[in-house]
Amino acid sequence: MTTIKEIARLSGVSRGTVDRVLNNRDGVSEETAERVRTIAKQLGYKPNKAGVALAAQKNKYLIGIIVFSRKNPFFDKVIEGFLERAEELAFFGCEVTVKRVAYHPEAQMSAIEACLDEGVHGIIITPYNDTKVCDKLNEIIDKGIPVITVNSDAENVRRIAYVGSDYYNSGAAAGALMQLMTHDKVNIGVILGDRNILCHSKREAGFIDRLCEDARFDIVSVKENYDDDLKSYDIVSEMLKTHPEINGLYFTAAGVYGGCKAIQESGIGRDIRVITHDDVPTTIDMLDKGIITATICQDPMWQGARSLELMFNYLSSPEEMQIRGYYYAELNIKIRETK
Amino acid sequence: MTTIKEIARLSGVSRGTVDRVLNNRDGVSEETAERVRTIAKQLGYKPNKAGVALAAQKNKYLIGIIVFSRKNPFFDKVIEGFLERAEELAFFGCEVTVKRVAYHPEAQMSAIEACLDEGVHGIIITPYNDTKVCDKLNEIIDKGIPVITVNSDAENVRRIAYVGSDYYNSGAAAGALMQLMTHDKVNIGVILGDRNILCHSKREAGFIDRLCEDARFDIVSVKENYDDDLKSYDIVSEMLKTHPEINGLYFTAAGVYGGCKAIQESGIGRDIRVITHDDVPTTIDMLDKGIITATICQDPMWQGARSLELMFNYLSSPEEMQIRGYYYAELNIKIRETK
DNA sequence: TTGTATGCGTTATCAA
DNA sequence: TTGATAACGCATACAA
Repeated sequence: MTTIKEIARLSGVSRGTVDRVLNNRDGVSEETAERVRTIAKQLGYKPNKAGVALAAQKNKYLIGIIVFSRKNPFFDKVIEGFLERAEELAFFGCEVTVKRVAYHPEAQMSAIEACLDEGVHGIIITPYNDTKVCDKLNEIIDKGIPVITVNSDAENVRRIAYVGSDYYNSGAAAGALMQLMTHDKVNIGVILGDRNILCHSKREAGFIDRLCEDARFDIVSVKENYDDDLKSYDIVSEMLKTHPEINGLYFTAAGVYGGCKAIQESGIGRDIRVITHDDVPTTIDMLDKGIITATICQDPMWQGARSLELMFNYLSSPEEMQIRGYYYAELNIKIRETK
Repeated sequence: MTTIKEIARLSGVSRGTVDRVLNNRDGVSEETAERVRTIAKQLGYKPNKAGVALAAQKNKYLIGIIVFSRKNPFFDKVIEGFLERAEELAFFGCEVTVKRVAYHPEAQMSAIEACLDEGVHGIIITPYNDTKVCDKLNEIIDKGIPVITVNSDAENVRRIAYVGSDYYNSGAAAGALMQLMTHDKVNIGVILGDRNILCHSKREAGFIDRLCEDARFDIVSVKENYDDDLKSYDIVSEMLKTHPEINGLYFTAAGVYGGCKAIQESGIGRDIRVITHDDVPTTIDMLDKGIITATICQDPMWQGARSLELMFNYLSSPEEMQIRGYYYAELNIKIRETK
């Protein structure tokens, strides 16, 4: 392993000078700089990470993370991903502060304020789609605090990147799965989360666009459950009663457990294919019980880990980072036997 | 962050003594040791990784990795996993030497020898199931060199762990998927890799056990392709000709591309569900073309990363490691829309 | 423009 | 049984 010391010795200058050259600081004559660069390249110099880490220990970057509350267990896994990567990055001077807040613009606003008070250098957020929140985000971005959206994006916010799933595609995948797992005539009921949530309506579009092309399918009912299990229970009960012909159900978002309870009760004796998203514990339970046929997952741990990594890299060396606007999670289909 | 220095100051001893206590070296009076331990626990001391790394830089552990040759692209991803984790562990003194060898006992034997010559401290291997290889492995294990099997296990080898997929389960999952994606009467053809490979026959068993319970299914033909694309092409062509009733195919292992070529030619006009394993580029291609219905993946990158991590932890602190015998990969179903 | 000195946290060596 | 000190590779403040 070549070290700075070694390069200094071979090029006949001091370690300080080598450091200046290698880190593009000024105050070095072009002549010596050139010599040092040549030698460094010859030896294939790579900075030693442990050395860098040790020298940079004084917590350079604090990153604020804002996701939804503990009531939504999906984010448990996202946070696991954050924390796993945070531990790794800790010795490069990365610290995180995690806020889980209610699904409300106000709650998000004050979480953002709290982050600013703590002096964060960047914010990773699952934004509520509300103009006030979006304006606030653009405001802090203008102040020089970069923002990354995770799991759900926000339109017109100048975030440096979005990390999460491609919702239209995941809806289309659900549609394709429904095609593969059914035959003959299929009457579909769709249970949305909330039409005002960008990502939910994209899934709906992907699913419906896919099945529209196929004469086997009829979408006979579409309802919103507002991600609420109780509401979901009522809606699905009602739906199954009003439409005895329904033999396929698609849940675009949360409220899966309540809906499945309804299927257990009102769907007795009917053979209904049920496709959902994500694998929170209650969904796994319903997969086990045979109520859910398949669920499409979006690697929540990866979303947390990747977004933190991106933010940290962006903060520590923005110039040598080419960042894309979108980082899409892999989709992962699970059935009872692969859960 | 509490440091050794801090603990030393508070307990009124030197850093050296604290180090001795915390690392269970002897030469410290029980009295002071106890005091230091108490204070360390109070402060919640955690060794600083960057510090440990820097001090331990002199490549303590060399780990040999032996997997199958470049002809089998599945292992490309496994190796990616190895290298990714290797880079992380590099600054804790982990070095790896990777050998990709032919699917032969002799090739494996000499790869093992080569590793020993290089002075490896542990070996991670996808073993060929052959008594000579197994004996050799037990021999080096007796010499004190731990072995971990990855992707495929070996019976009667005293390896510390197996990291890979649960083949019986993945076969059963393939069976379940076949059930979900078909209706009415289904006549199945099964294309095995090689019956002598433990994992292949386990998949076969899982698949068949699953479908035996279901009167809808008949297994009408089972053939071996010895993981060879040309042989696979011939077998599938023949199979489709002899059994015009076949409408479901299951490939337990490699040779998928050759088999799919045969389906493209001999299966014209027939609606055949095809289920395979893994997502090597040629398989993705056939998924795209609509020949393969679904493929069940086994997270090859994870297999590489996890096995290396296990081995390194075992080497660096065997006493404080409780190791399980089996580490199973998550299964991940892919269809064209989620590839 | 360049060189020197110091510190980051841990481990290891030598001295007491 | 303990303490003092050097070393690991890098960054940086300060001196020349």
